[in-house]
Amino acid sequence: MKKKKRTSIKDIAEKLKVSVTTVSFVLNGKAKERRISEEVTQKILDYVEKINYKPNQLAQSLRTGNSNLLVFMVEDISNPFFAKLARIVEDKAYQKGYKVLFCSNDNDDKKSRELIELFVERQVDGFIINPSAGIEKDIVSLINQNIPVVIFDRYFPGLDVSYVGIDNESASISGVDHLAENGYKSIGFITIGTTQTQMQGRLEGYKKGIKKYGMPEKFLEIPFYSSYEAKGKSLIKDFLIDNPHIDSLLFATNYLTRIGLEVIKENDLQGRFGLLTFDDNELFKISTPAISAICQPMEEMSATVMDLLLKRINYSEPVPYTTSHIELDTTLEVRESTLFKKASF
Amino acid sequence: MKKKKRTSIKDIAEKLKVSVTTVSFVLNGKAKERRISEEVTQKILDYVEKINYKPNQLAQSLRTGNSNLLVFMVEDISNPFFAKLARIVEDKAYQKGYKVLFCSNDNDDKKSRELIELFVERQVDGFIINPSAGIEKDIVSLINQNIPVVIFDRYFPGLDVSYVGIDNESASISGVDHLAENGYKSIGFITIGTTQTQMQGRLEGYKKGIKKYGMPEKFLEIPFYSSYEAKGKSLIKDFLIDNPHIDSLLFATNYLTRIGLEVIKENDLQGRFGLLTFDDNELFKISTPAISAICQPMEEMSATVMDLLLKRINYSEPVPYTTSHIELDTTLEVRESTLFKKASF
DNA sequence: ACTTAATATGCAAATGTTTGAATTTTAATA
DNA sequence: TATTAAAATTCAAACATTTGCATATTAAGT
Repeated sequence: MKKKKRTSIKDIAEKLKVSVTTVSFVLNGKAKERRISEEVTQKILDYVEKINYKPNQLAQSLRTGNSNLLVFMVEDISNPFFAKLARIVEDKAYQKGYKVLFCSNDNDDKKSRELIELFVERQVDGFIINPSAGIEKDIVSLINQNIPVVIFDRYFPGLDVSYVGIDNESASISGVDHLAENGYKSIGFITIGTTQTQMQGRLEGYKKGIKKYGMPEKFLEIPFYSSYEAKGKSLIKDFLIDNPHIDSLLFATNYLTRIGLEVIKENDLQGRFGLLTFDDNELFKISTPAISAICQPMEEMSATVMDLLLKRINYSEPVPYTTSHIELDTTLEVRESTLFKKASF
Repeated sequence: MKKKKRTSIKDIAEKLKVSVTTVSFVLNGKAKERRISEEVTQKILDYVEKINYKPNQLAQSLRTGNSNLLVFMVEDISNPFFAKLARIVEDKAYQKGYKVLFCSNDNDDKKSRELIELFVERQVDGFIINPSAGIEKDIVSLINQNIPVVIFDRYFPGLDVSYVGIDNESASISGVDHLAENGYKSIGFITIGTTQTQMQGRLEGYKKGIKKYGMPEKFLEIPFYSSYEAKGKSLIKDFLIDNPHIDSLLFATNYLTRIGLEVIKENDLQGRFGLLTFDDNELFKISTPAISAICQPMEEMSATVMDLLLKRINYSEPVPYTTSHIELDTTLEVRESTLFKKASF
């Protein structure tokens, strides 16, 4: 079924008996510069207004090489952390005249690669990527093609590319500090088995924190992030059984917190553990007990990401990638789940 | 900063000393049909493979009129309900070779209109829209331009356009039934003040359900969905104070449930109400008490939406819009929050 | 009246494809 | 050795823009 033919700049030119060029100049605000007479300019503007003409962006992009499209690629757009970021990025981009294509890469290299390739073909103006572990080469390839890219949440050590994240190690340490200060004596850490920097940083921080207090180092690395929720739950359960002395848990990400809480609920362990999680969720505030969280600065993070990306898009000279490895501060949202121990002392 | 020039079909043609046309035919699998010799075909295929050439989608779209892009427009992409749907739609579209542009309209007519216009200019192949109240005309305009569109969650009475949603009235009624069956005697309903069909349906259902049991009709309509969270909370608080006999609450959407739970928690009212919510959230399962929910069939809903849209995109004859007003069944996820009354009897 | 310069506008190429129609090449037939 | 048909390939227009360069018009100065 055919779509109706849309009016083009050519139609306008014919109708007004001027050239396509003239119309184009007027439309692009170059009337003065290109000395189009006030009279003709007004005529064109009026007509365009009247028929509500909008230029075809595809043709524009083809000609100019810019699409005003940005890509925001994350692990899973339905993860509240990413959904929230997506929303903020969307708004910021919109203000600058950009639209955003969201996509989920499932933390899968192949899918990431396909998506990147596909969007490159579409001549998007820039990428914001939450990269899966094995796409370092693809990021490099983007850089070599001079396509602006910013990565966030995790980075590739030794690769000079704009990056925005948090200081995961310090964040973990401050989490351990907080638990220790509230009377917890044995802190378990539940994370995901991956070499990715953000998780390694959190684990390192945990280890350092623990050492400071001379506590036993007890952590669980769950092999796969995705899908195997049931597997994750049984691992957590075993971990808790095997380590009965543990009195508090630090979760490395909100997904783990969710399944951890399920385990606790299903096994009637409520109240037995101090609970602290990375990444906030609006519902943590109203859980019982309300869950304390190490919060990433969502607003600031998206602002910084957009800022770096737009710099890279707009500057005519290459911005050295080396200069932009940015780590933002986290905040600790203290709620009930880490306070009851002290309260009961 | 200039992007590197990408290789085009013309470069290939020159390199292999054949015409652009020939290359195009081979690339589009029309070699046989257009009688390109096996030899030439192979030569082209090999070379294309070797240099990893990918056609410029913009140019393709410009020529063919299709972009393989779909738009998924919702109120707020960071709302878990929409984020989840987005994810499923994304996957389904991806399987069919489409990419999805997500965007949030904030339930604002002006923003909706701007977005629609903008994407029309980009020649997207279809729209999936969660429409704000005042964009009926814009939907009609899409239909008139023969641009495929499917709306969901809410519809415009009297407007023949593909729609997928749930039977909101029945869903509310079954919610009331469930509460009544579990011993609750006075059910309050908290909703949003809007004329939109989904909310009206839920309210209607509540009223009918209540009447069936001869219970008092007590509902609260919160004026604005967006932003005014503080206002919403104080309204809910007042509502609870003014109606001390209420022993259970039915929330019309997950956003309201969230702020309702905040009110309950902040005012130490835990355990006083049976709680039932429209729209599930993974964390409701692990709340204390776990929150019962009226669940929309997310998978089925996105499947149906995609199905209707693709039909409309692919059929060469216009599909009558009249035939496709689809209402799916909800399910009741019974959890602790609606059971304790009975248990305590 | 004749050059000069400023002013106003348009030509045509370029972006990278697709595709109906035309052309060239090859092979078969008379 | 023409003639014809089939096979293989290419031409050129079309999609809707942008933009360097060229041209046409007018006014001013001598």
